[in-house]
Amino acid sequence: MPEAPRRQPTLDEVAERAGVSRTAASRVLNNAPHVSKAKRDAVQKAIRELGYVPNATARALATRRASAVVLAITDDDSALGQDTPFYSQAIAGVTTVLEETGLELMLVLVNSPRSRSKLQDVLQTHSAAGVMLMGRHGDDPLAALAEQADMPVVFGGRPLNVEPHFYVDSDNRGGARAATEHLIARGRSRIAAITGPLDSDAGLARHRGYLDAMAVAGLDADRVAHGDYTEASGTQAMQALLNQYPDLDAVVAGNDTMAISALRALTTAGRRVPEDVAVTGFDDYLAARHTAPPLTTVHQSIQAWGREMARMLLAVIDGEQPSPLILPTRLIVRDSS
Amino acid sequence: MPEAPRRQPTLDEVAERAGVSRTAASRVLNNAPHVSKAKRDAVQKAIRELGYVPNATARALATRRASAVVLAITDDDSALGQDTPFYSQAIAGVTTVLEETGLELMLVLVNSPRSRSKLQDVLQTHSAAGVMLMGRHGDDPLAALAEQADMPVVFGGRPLNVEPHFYVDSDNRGGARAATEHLIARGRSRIAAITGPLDSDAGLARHRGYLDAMAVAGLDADRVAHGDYTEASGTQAMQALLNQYPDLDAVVAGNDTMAISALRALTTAGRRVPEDVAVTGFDDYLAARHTAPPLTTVHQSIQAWGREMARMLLAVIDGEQPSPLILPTRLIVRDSS
DNA sequence: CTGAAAGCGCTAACAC
DNA sequence: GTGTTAGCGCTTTCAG
Repeated sequence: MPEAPRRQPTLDEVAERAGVSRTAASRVLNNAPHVSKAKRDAVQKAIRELGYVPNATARALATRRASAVVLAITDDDSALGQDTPFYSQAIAGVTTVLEETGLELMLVLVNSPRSRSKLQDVLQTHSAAGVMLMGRHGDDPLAALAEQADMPVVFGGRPLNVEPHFYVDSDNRGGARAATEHLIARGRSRIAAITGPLDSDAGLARHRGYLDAMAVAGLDADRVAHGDYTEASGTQAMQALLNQYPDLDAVVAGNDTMAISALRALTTAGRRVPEDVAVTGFDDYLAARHTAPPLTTVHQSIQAWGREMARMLLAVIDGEQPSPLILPTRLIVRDSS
Repeated sequence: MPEAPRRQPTLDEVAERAGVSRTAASRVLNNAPHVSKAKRDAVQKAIRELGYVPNATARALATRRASAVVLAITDDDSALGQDTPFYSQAIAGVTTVLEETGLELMLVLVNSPRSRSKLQDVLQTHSAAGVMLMGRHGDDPLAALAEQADMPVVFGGRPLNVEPHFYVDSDNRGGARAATEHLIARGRSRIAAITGPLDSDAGLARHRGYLDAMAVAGLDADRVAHGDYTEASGTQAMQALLNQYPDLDAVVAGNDTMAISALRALTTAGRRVPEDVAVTGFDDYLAARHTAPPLTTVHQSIQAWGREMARMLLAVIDGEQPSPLILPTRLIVRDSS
């Protein structure tokens, strides 16, 4: 048997081989009606024999419908490069759902003028079937642009400058509140907070959760320092708190990274955790399980985030109007509190 | 000013507006020769005024050249979903390089029959400009298929069943050897190893590095247990080693995750780290800095991996024949050794 | 330097 | 049911 020609077979070749018109072949391919069983079988046989795979590009051009969705991750300086599994978990969730649909996943890291304008092009030219936008939006104009764009867009997390129609978010407020309540229940009362960036919805919400719990308990919620999710900021915030409020007996941090560095700062300052000061984090990264002592923290499933974002996008693409989704968080109590 | 029509402008419209032929417009777009300066300017002006963005799909169809490369991540059960930043770092590196080229990034998680056949289709139909393949290849037939595919393919890490032309890898052997030598230099002699999966090149290479160092020092390298990079396997391996070789005074683990659980197993068994037993890991995840005691480990820059993979792929796409690249690793000494 | 014409591979009316 | 006819928006010979 001679080598088959290297070129990919086209639909015309399939049709010819099956002895039918290209139209019929096309119909079979998209299992459209108006094809006799006989032809249908013949075409399918030909497809199999030729190893035919439809050309997605040609199809996209003809149907004016893109075969890919984009996942855009906006973050100041590529938090994707950070040492956290956040985005890869989201990606895993997204692909899980997309896999069943035949849609491709295009990844765009929005961290440069160039990538920004690329995303804008997508939004403007509708060169994708839909867009998922995640990352710390803050009041990024891109978020507003995306929301206005006349195409399916879902948000992961909420931007501050627009109220998106479709989004998935974690119950940040509830999670932070639960952590704070837990501390209160354990008898702490001089509870400090190390917040994340307050120019993002998640940062704000987490801080509000803390305020909620403190207010309900009638406790003083003034012991506050601000960080930006980095280790350095956590250390610094903890030191500042220790200086200003040496009497504090607990601290709820806006994420695990800051909680971990706070833990160290406390130890360095001679405070015992949790005897003298209890600490809670947020996110439940792997590292949280391995600190000394292990960190009490608020768990959220980022993979579920990704999954739900993708599902929601598919629904929007199908013309539905899904409601926003707030994913639950769960307090994981370990020895640091 | 009335609303502009919603539809995206086409090249014909640009041409018309500029008062030139579509051919000329196309030439300007691809800055091809044979266009007078006057026309060139007119076209560029029209492009700007109309906000024209070329339709990538149409272009791809006409040129029979794809505008995207795929990053395929093969892993038994979606290690992407694991709690490690590995893949997101690689992705960050890849996008950094791709950004400058106008190529899109398609992500394929190869963890199901469906996604496997999807990747095969890409390989067969050349529906992408190139493919980067990373993950634990072992002797995955897909690796062989990819290497044979008549299109640009570069590997991240080396498969066992084929010798790829183009790949990027870490100096696993050198790293493991350095860690072991460090232990030896510190006076340890009854050094055990917890290996990663030995059906992957990285796992093997790391184990060989250990053997190298032990051989050179004339030490006995029999204290070996096997793991699969998971916490559970690390714990189990450590316990087995402790049973079989209660005299061990150090252990080099195949990755940080196993090292961390070994650390715990040791502590639980009443051994002090590093006084009684020293421990080293591999990878240098965030968690390694926060264990008690902090973990001595071998650092590798996964982002560099991604970057170099992308660069290499671009070279291959351009018809070059780049040499394989072995990225250096670096021993990070912390308190666990 | 210039433009007309012929597709890339597929789908979508529209008649039969 | 069936096939014919036009394109989707862009590039690329190929004559001028």
